[in-house]
Amino acid sequence: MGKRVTIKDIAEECHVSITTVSRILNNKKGYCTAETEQKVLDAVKKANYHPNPAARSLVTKKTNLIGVILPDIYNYFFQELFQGAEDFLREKGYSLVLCNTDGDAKREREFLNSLSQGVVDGIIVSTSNREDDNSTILELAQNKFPIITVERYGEELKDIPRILVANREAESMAVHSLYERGHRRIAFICGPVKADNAKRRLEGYRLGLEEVGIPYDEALVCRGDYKLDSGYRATKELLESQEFTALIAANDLMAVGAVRAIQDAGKSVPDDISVIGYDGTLLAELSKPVLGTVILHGYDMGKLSAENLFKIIKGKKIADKKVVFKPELKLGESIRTIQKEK
Amino acid sequence: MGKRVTIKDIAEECHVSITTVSRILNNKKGYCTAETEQKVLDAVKKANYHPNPAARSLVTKKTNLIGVILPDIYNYFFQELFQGAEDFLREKGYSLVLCNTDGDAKREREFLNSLSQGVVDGIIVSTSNREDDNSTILELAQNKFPIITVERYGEELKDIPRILVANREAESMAVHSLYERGHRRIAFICGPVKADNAKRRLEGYRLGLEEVGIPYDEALVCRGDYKLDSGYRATKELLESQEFTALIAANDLMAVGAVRAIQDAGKSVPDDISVIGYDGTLLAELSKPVLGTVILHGYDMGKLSAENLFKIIKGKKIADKKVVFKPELKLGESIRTIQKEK
DNA sequence: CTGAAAGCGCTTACAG
DNA sequence: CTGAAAGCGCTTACAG
Repeated sequence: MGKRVTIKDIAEECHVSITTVSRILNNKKGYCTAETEQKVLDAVKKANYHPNPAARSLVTKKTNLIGVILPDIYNYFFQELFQGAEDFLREKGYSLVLCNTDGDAKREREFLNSLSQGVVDGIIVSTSNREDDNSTILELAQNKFPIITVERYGEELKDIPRILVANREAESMAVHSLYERGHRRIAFICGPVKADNAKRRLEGYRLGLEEVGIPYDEALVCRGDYKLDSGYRATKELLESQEFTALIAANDLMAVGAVRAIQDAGKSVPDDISVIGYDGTLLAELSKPVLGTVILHGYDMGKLSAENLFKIIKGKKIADKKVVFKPELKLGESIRTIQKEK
Repeated sequence: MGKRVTIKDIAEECHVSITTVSRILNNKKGYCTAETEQKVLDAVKKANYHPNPAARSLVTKKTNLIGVILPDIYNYFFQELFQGAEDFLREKGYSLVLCNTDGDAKREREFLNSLSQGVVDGIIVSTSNREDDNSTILELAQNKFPIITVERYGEELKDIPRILVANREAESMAVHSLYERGHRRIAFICGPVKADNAKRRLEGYRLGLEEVGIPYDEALVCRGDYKLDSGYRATKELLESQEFTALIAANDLMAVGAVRAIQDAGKSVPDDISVIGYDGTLLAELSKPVLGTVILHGYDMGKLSAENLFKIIKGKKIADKKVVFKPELKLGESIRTIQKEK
């Protein structure tokens, strides 16, 4: 870059002190005449002057940067989350530092540590779907560093502002919905053991069964890993050994795999087997048949996490330390009514 | 946050000057005994001391932040681009500031202006698929601000480091491939008028036809907007008025729309009509039939743009100001051989 | 309404 | 091998 214009240059140009320029730039009202103000503003514009963020930051202890730590940028939910946060925070003058952990707890810890040491003013950190380690988050929060977690579990986080998804309710709702359409044999493909939300979705499935009075049958449950292939394989296995008219997968990707397996076995979705996914991704919408799924409202979650983080930074109280988003069941073309319940 | 530990605290703790601490932290060798070094390093670790980035930045004029300006975070190509850049730059100690323009030229200009004023050390800016305005980029580059463009066109950018995709070659390759499989009536769905790469892909289609000796027939070309629906509608129109055995869509999303339209018209892909997309997205891979597509190597492009940007920042020469990536045609299940060419 | 001066927490010539 | 001091470009009490 060429020689930078500094506040001193502007001050000299306008024959005022740098104090005055600084005040005008920071919208401190009532300190000077409108003339002076206009003169300075003109000079600033003419010189295309922008205050040096580092210098400003050194004094104010604010960077106007927010860190967003995610495990997977290829995942639609996290893209929505990011976008919701960005849309809110950009308005407030923040830029976002996006950090991709790839589900690696060590890398997550590094990001948390480095970002919190003066790089950003606050952090939004989401779940990893693998092994989470909440100790660093806890430490930061105890040091009053503004941080908010999204879809992250653990008793130790109870005092930390967080935003969650009602995973149990959602899957229970899916079971209810299938039950009402006459389904009694409902299979379930769950996510990886290590993922907290996978556990919760499975619990929701069991809860739903219990509520409608269907006994839980372990043989109808298969383990997956949130990837397409695992959904395919699990469904294939299920088809070989079990009878069922509906299947719930703990995410959309596995649901697509399930649909494939069903079709490859010469059966139809939804004529022979109804399928419901989870996440409400574009994938579900673009599937053929359009996949029934659970919509998570990632965008709104991102927006709210940004709003709450912003409040924390500004020293305001947030309404609820813990906000649980209720997902929405979206019926697609992949669900068939066998028989209306009377 | 609690009271921050500063370099002064460490210096006092170790009974050395802050100069010495600074030098050790910055790996300036040969300035002190191994003992002193160890003593300081221990204190740093014990206090969990991290130098204040703003203070450091104020002196060094470096922020260790890189801006990445993209039009659409939901687009797989840009996700790959980002990831490639992040993987390289994280290694070098940088964090990435991700800015989403949503294709808005005004917002892009704002990001370019604000980021370049001391927020980041360099910028990777990609195409918008809508209206691009290269003037700000040009200005920054002229002021020696490290910037690199990806898949962005315009004669005025000729002296600016950039990374491109051989769009023409790719589509011409697609035509060749279909031709070799016996196809003679090949339809094309192009992208939006304003997108430079859409124009190039169309040119590639025409070029390919010319090369294999098929006359260009305007009636076989329909305008889309890179969205699924436009692919669906365009294909529906084509099916109603034209005879063709193959169709190329300028991106995967429109290709999926095309497949839908073909199937909804009671025809089969690839038995009746072969389809080739563009972008090599997961969508193509997850489609049924698996979509033949053009793989863009977004990850490698992101990595190289990061590498080159890094070199520019370090004042090194980059090998080529302009690098053109050759896409790869990936045959899926959506392409049928009508008749082998002799 | 305005400004001189201190200070934010570092790095880096410069001197020894 | 080590340190005192200047200076990076701002903001903000403090004084007028």
